[in-house]
Amino acid sequence: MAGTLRVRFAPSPTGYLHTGGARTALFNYLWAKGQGGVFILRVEDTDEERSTEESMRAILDGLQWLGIMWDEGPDPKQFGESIGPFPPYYQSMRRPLHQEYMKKLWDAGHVFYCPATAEEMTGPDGKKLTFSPYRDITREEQEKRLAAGEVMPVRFRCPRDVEVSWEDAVRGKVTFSSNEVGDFVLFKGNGQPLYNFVVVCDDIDMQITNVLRGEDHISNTPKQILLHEALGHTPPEFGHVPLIVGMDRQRLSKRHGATAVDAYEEQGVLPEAMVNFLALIGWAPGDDREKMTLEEMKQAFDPHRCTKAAGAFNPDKLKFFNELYIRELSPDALLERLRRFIPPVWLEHRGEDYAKHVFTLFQEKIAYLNEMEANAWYFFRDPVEADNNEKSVAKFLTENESAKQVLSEIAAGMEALGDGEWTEEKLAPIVDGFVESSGLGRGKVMQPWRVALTGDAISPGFYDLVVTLGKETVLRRVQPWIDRL
RNA sequence: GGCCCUAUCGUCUAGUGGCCUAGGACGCCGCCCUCUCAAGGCGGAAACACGGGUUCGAGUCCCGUUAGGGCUGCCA
Repeated sequence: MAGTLRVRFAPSPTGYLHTGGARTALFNYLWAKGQGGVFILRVEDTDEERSTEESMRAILDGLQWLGIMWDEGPDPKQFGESIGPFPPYYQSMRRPLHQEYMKKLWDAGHVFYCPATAEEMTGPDGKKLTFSPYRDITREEQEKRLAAGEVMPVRFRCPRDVEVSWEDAVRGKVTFSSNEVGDFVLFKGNGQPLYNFVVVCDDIDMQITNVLRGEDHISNTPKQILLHEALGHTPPEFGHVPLIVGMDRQRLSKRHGATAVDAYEEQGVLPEAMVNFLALIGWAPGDDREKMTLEEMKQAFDPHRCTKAAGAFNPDKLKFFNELYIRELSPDALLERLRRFIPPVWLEHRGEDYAKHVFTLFQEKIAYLNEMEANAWYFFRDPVEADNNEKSVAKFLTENESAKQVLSEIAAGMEALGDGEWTEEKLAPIVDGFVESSGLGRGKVMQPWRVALTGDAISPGFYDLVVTLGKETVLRRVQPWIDRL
């Protein structure tokens, strides 16, 4: 393979970064980086009405969050600025180049101003004509109409009866008849260039060697190949990855839950989990590995190993990967990832080390970072009546014969513990002693305590709970129950 | 409708003519562990869409059927 691999991700900023786009970007990134190539980001904002700066921001942020950083493209720090040898990387700012290529096509006779009305482009069967009735209009006629101020789109004069085919990197040979392509529009009547034209200009100018994109672009490919050839250029190699669908095999939509990656970020999905999960829809390394770092994926990625059938977005599997990645975070890393998901006062309550320790207690219990707050709150404030789970309180405290004794006898034992003795080693004999003397099971003993301390019957291990909370807090929370029962 | 693409457990996938009695993962079910909830360990159910070929031999190649999807814009 001669030369450097140059690939691009070319989103149009008309919405957020959705999962399909993120995966396409990821595949391009993995491929380029694994081959020592260049990953380019180009903003396809040719449609001025639909493109927004806000959307572009969201896409840039999304890619950066995922760790998919581009070598050439928009400057993430300065909107409108570009980084790389072929600026600008905003399509709307590349009009001079597009005009230049337009002139080449015009001079070579590959395009024509088409005066056809909508009616004239419609056949007797009511369907759109593929070839314009004006495709053989003379140059003089076009210039005359232009001079008269007539508004006309520019069309590509598509050759008839030509077979257009390419060796698709993921699908193998794909063939179209040029008769299916037709005289497509390059410039709108108002002079605005259209996607299929600018993409070719820019790919040539940016020296793109390989195009890996969604399957929805397959039918654009013959148009682009024809254009490359008309411009005297060898087309890049193309590859089309299948779409991501919902579990019901329908196109991904709001019904399937979040489609935008920022929604997953807000839910507390780790970017490394998201990337790992996304990479496995439509691609597999070939061995049984599933959990992989970005680095491992770069080494293994090859578009020829991509699947040809659409893959379903399985939320359960994303959840699984997120649990996996959360579990392997160090206490410090866990705290950092959690910062935006917890009340800031938690870190001041007893300091960051305390909070850090508390979080590790829940590390194997949560699937998403945003679940921490609802789980760990009682380590940062005493439960009040409204926090209590009525059923748990009834079962283990108010309607439990032995509750008062369980709480008071053990509390008495705890009370006797001196400074530095608030450890599992010192506490366990007290609990064990009571379990033995009372003949009650450990569950019968620990559950009332758990409810008294947290308001519910679910918490980390008994000793983790008691030791972490500390003597003062534990006794403060239990005393009201001893008095009340 | 036309054109193009696709088809292995519920889902993501391995599989490129004999290594397949079809492997892994998620999910699901059962058991173990156990102070709750989880986690963890062990085990289990679960697929080559259908019909024709080609071949000594087909999940793997060819054709058809069926079923999905994409495109069919002076959107990208």
